[in-house]
Amino acid sequence: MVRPSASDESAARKPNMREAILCAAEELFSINGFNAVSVRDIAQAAGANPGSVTYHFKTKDGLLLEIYQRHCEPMNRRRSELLTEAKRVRDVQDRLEAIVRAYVLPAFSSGSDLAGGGARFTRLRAVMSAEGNEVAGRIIAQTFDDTSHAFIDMIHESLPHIPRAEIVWRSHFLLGALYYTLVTPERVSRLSRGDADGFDAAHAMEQLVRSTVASLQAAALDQPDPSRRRAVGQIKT
Amino acid sequence: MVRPSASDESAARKPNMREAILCAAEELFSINGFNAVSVRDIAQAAGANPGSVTYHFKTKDGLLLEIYQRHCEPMNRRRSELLTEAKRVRDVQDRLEAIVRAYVLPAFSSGSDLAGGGARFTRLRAVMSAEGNEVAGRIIAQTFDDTSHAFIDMIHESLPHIPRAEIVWRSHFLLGALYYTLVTPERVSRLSRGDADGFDAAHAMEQLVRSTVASLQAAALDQPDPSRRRAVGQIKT
DNA sequence: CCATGATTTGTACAAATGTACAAATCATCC
DNA sequence: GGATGATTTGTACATTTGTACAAATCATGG
Repeated sequence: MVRPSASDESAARKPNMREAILCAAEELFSINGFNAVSVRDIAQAAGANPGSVTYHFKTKDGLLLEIYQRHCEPMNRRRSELLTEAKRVRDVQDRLEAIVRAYVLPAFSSGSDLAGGGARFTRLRAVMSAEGNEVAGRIIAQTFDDTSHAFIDMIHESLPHIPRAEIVWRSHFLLGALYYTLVTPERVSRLSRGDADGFDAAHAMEQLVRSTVASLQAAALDQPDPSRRRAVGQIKT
Repeated sequence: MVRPSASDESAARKPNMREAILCAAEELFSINGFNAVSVRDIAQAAGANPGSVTYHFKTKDGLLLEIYQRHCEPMNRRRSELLTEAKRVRDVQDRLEAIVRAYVLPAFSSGSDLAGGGARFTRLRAVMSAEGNEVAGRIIAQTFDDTSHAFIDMIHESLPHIPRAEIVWRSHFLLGALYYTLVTPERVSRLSRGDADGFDAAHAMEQLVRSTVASLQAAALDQPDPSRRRAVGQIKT
């Protein structure tokens, strides 16, 4: 029984054009980049008039800003929750895996109810990062760095013998791998000749977690590699 | 729009204008992306007239095409050479490292005499990939897939117990990490609070090689993880 | 039913874009 | 020195761009 009089529940029912524009812009930006998409493209995809975009978001940059502000907070909160859970895991290896999962999972599927999940927004971040978008760069640095530091510090606690700087490198590689997987999934399908599905986000995440946990545990660069012990011969550097 | 900084005067007395245009375009595209750079930006950076760009390369796409054709062949040849050398390495771990190095090294510093090295071109590829550039995508698929397959197959020979599809995933992550490192090196410096220099390409490469070799040796997803027996990194032949 | 504020529409405009092309300049060989 | 072909220059043009703004439409409370 729908009661039209109640003004409280109006949020879900309205065909909100503002939302449609945000959604269309997110989709188009994440595929084609910021510069290749015009305001008219967005308006058309959202079934709106170009003027509406100006009305709701003032400028094209403002639209991008709104997209970021919409996603950043929920995504980081979800990461913090998972990170706190991961902290309680006893076994070192299990804990490492939980930490990495806490970082990666919200990037693939957002914990919020925003349609399309976090994967699209993460792909958007990847593209903006590659394009050197200033608006995005500013937000990212001031919004994600805290989470990144928490993530790095927590790994460092689990792997105290590895210099923090090297953990930074490896977690940087993780983010790059994550971005690239979302940007060009078809390459995985192609190179595996169909044996792997690059578009299978869940499987991609499992592969990424497994791969990253292993790389994190590698010996530090300035330390001798323990696994080399069996090869008593020469060691090239 | 493009940042007015950079080195505009570098090509003041260039005898070969075609080369100067190529070089300027490569630089600008790799920083700002394809769509954000106008033909006039390129011409100004090269100290040329906008009409010259049309004369030498017909269209903007033609210019990008020429950049790719200029770099792809030398880079892949260098990779093949290094891969052939890597094949002769006896020790499995050393061979893996040599293979990864053969893949990564030409991407950081091109073996050819082209000024600026391969890093700039690799960053260009990263940005074009993120933007979903069609011209670039077509060339990449038909030029680099052979090398990628050779790379993957060679790793698979050294790690026969890991399904080829999983090696595809991991080498895909490698490329993503490589791209991202070249795209946003300042993030490494920032997150490491100065302990690491993201712009130090040589060191980045060492970190990437170490990290990747470890991730490649991780147990496959459908297999039980041997490292859970607490013995770190000990792998029997 | 009308008043009022929020939204949507249509249109306009200056700036920037890729490309075309004729004229001007240059290099090189007879 | 003059001819010839390659290159550079300057300019023009049709589109597309982001944004502005007045008019039209809508929603809603009195």
